[in-house]
Amino acid sequence: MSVVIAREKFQAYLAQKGLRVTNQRLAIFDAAFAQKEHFTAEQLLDRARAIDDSVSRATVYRTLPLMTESHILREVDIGSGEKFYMPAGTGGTQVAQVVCVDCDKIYEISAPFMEWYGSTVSLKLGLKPISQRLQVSAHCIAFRQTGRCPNRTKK
Amino acid sequence: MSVVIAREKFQAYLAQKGLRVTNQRLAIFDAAFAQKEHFTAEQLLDRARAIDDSVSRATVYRTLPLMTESHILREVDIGSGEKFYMPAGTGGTQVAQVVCVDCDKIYEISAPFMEWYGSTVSLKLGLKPISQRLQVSAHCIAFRQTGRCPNRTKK
DNA sequence: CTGCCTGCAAACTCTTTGCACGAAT
DNA sequence: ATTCGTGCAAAGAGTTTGCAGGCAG
Repeated sequence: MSVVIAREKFQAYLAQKGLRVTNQRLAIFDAAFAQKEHFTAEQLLDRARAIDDSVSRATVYRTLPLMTESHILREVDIGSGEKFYMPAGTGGTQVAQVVCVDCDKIYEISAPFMEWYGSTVSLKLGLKPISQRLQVSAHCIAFRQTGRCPNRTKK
Repeated sequence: MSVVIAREKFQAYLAQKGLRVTNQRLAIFDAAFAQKEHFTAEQLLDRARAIDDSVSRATVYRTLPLMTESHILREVDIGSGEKFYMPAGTGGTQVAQVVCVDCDKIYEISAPFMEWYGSTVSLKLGLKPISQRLQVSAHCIAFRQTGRCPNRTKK
């Protein structure tokens, strides 16, 4: 999904909800779509402030749900305390994450069967599926070679 | 895995680490293995205190990692702020969770293919797989019928 | 007497919220 | 005017940690 289309989608969502397109929201949007990797709320705040230094932490946290609800951003929870976000691709929710447990780097992989599996399993239980997440934890290449991740920042 | 075997495993783990088998740790162990459903740290504290009222929250939080590291307990993170735990079955990590987004009830389902998938994907990236989690979010039966979960405690 | 264990309370991290001011319609 | 949006600071939830005393080997 291109930035242009995402911006349209976002603005359409805001309009539909009777919400306003403010400078702060746009700054946060632009900051999010300038990222190439996964990012946290805090990182997003920094980037957004570089665009518009009036952006506050509260507004970032209030805007993130708007962006995920409008499906222009995907939330990735790897169970590490903080949540990660990234621009949603065109692939919907059919993405699995492979996480290096040493440096927390997140690789993403298309996994279309997940949707099929989610439906199958849900229906078997009599449930109505909404979404599914598949996450693999692993040691990265560098770890295998040197016993340590180059990116590693953890204790 | 029976309680008896789990207790052996736990004590062996403690011994191997040069840690002591204290009354508090045993109370927490017993409380954990008396549970039929998933439980939180806070719930475990309550149950453990019913067995030995000297158990503190700190000790519960210090003991939980010992029990997961010795593989007698499984940690389940459904991205809801708090973590859930349950006695580990014999199935290893080959279990998927189906979570009702309305009442947070967690269903578990055997999913042996996950392990295969985790390996395949990791190796393709040059990583060494450790574990994998598959989680499906869904609306439960009651929700479909009444628009509301019977267990629902959320706002 | 050395070192692991403990409870308590304070600290910490990430996120949410109440409030009063400000801006858009 | 009315409604929505904002920053700030405080609150909140869940978890971790420093400390001084206790208990075990």
